[in-house]
Amino acid sequence: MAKQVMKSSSRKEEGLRERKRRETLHRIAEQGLKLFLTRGYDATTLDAIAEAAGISRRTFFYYFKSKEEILLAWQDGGFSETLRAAVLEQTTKQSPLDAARNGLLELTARFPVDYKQTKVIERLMSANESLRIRQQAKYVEKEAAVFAALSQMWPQPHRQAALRVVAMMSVGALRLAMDSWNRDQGKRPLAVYVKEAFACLNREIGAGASRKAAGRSGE
Amino acid sequence: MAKQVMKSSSRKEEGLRERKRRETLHRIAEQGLKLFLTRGYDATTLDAIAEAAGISRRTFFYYFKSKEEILLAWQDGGFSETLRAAVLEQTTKQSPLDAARNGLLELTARFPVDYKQTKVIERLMSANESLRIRQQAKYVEKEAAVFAALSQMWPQPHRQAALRVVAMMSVGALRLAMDSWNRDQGKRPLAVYVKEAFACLNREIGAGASRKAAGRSGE
DNA sequence: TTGCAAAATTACACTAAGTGCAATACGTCG
DNA sequence: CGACGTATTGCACTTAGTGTAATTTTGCAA
Repeated sequence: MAKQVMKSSSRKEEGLRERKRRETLHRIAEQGLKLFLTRGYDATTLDAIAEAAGISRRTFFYYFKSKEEILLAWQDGGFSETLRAAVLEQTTKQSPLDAARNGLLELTARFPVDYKQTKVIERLMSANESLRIRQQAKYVEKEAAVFAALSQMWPQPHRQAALRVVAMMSVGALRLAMDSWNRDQGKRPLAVYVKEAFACLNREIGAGASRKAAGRSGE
Repeated sequence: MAKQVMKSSSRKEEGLRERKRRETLHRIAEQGLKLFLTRGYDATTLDAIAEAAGISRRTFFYYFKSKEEILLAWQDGGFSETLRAAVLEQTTKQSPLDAARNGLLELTARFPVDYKQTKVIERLMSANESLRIRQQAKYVEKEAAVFAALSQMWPQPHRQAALRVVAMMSVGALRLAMDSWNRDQGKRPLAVYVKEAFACLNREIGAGASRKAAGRSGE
């Protein structure tokens, strides 16, 4: 009863309203996932989810923009933001590619992703066309996040194109790493695959003794 | 009036049925695009498209799996297949990356993509969330096509991981090239941007004097 | 406590994509 | 012609998602 002095300007107190909101959000996500796992994604209607979560169908859309978002929220809890921060923490003494690589590596090493948790989502997503596609789109977001970080670290305009390439390669490596990780059923920690992918990347570029333009198609 | 002798057994004669089918398909795509351009994608209903194409709504789904497919058909007319073929035509004397690069380069150089044509589709696609996402997914297809070609050229199992990386980088380069091309309003031919992207790629890897693992996080 | 404003929740009605089904029209070929 | 398979259609139905307006809940201050 003594805290109402600072009212809305207090920064970290979240209040009852926000707590309820978070609870409801979580309940929807929880029940949604549960239903997806038992009945399958397509066979689960929003009506069913709403009922299981104890809300009306209309209210669902107050919390999620679409049915797909339930799974996306599970799969990718603001990873792009974290990624951006991880890259930004790197020193600019190294090359942009190394900065991206090490940021990615530290992130995956520090928060070892639980395979069993991931696998469940993975299975659901890969069984559905539009979900698979949405999943891919998330990598574009990640790429943008990495590029944003790199661009902040090396703001020179003439470097931007190169940084885009670096972001593309880094996130591409992450994607391939996750593919391998999934193919291996999560045998080894994700970070290992990331490291491998980057090593492979370095190897493949230097290789072939093709410094300038190889083949025909000269300019 | 004298050509109906050879009927169906002749390999390339397509007959009335097939011709009608192709015509209808084209008519739907044509009218669909026209309506999208005038009224906008979302505001154009399938009823409107069907009516404009002189078919029933139900018949539309006999030709296209979804509304989105109309635009996808315009944008990407079996490009993945062509890409795969172009890479396969390359010699295995060069490195996989160079093979992918040169295949891509020859393809974009030989069939110079008309910017004005592309731009129209581009604008429509980028104005719509789900279309943008579907567009991204097309790159995954392309990546698979390049990988398939490379994998056929270098079938050794221990190389597959590297080939995936190469496919990822190559198609990534293509994507960035198309982005630049769009950003530049198609000033220079697409092939130029592709070449630049690959050059950038080579440059960024060698750079930084970071041969092995830079930064901390080393093993 | 009361009252007010904003946020949350809901009901209702509506649009539009996409599917299943069964009937009908049409092209192909014997 | 006549039969077979493909194309076309109408109809009914499901479901995601939106607009709107009414209603309830919550935060806060007088």
